[in-house]
Amino acid sequence: MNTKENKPVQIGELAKSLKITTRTIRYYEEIGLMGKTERLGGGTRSYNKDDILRLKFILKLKNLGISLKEIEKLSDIFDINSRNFNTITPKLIEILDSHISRVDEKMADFSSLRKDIVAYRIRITDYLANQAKN
Amino acid sequence: MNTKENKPVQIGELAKSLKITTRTIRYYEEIGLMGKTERLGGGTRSYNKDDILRLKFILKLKNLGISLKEIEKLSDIFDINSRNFNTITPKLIEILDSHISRVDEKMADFSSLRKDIVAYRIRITDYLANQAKN
DNA sequence: AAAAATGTTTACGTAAAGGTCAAGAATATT
DNA sequence: AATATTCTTGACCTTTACGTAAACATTTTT
Repeated sequence: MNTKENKPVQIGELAKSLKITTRTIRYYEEIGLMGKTERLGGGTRSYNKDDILRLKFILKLKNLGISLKEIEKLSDIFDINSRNFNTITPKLIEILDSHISRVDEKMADFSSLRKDIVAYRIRITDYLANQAKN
Repeated sequence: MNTKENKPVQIGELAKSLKITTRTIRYYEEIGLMGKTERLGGGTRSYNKDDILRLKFILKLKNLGISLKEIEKLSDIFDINSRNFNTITPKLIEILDSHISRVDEKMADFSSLRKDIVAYRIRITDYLANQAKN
């Protein structure tokens, strides 16, 4: 049973399912982030499974505050499937490694912020407790 | 010995020490993020320890991708030191709690991204290893 | 005292990431 | 066939977070 939904979709449906606007998707294509996708008879854009995966990946990164310009670099990862696999890969691993450590840094930053906030919260509640004792 | 550097500084020095521009500092004041600071004789801005702490906190949040508008809400935390401590505090704890969970969410997101990237990296190196065996 | 550095405000410029028409073509629905 | 949706490409508008320049005041250095 091939229940896997591998059917290509059009821009409107895709946008709705990802809760973004069609403008956003066209914009990503405009700046080269999405690459040219297939077009149907009248010129309508058609998105296949891979295109959708790519878009989802972009949104995931964007959600983490990574700029579209930076995503563009990272996003080349998805062009592996195209030719030049052997020549492209070393650079790719480099990019991946650098991004792994960047993510680690960000996580450390967040962790530190969390501590700050929690500590601050404790200070306040302590203060209030002492106030209560009068 | 009062070696604690509690001496107020001017905008240029402050900017340099935090590696931002004076424009940024003035802008934060412009949008109400920094609050009015003291002015010296000729109108020159003067920043004391508290001002600097506040600015550092702002930069910390900004570095994590939180928008200035959002920071503005959170930043009210620093107005505790002013009066109305008792009335302001419940709201404050609410804000803190909500931000703690937001930070937790972000950290989870990053953690998931990290997994994705690492997994991807492994897939590539494995592929290359198999290629090598020919 | 003159020059250089630092400060002030006001105001326009800019890049990023889309939003929002407009006008027309293609497809789907009734 | 007529209407309604959904698509297309432009083109201009908007917000955020400052950059940059102008014109002037103040402070510091020489």
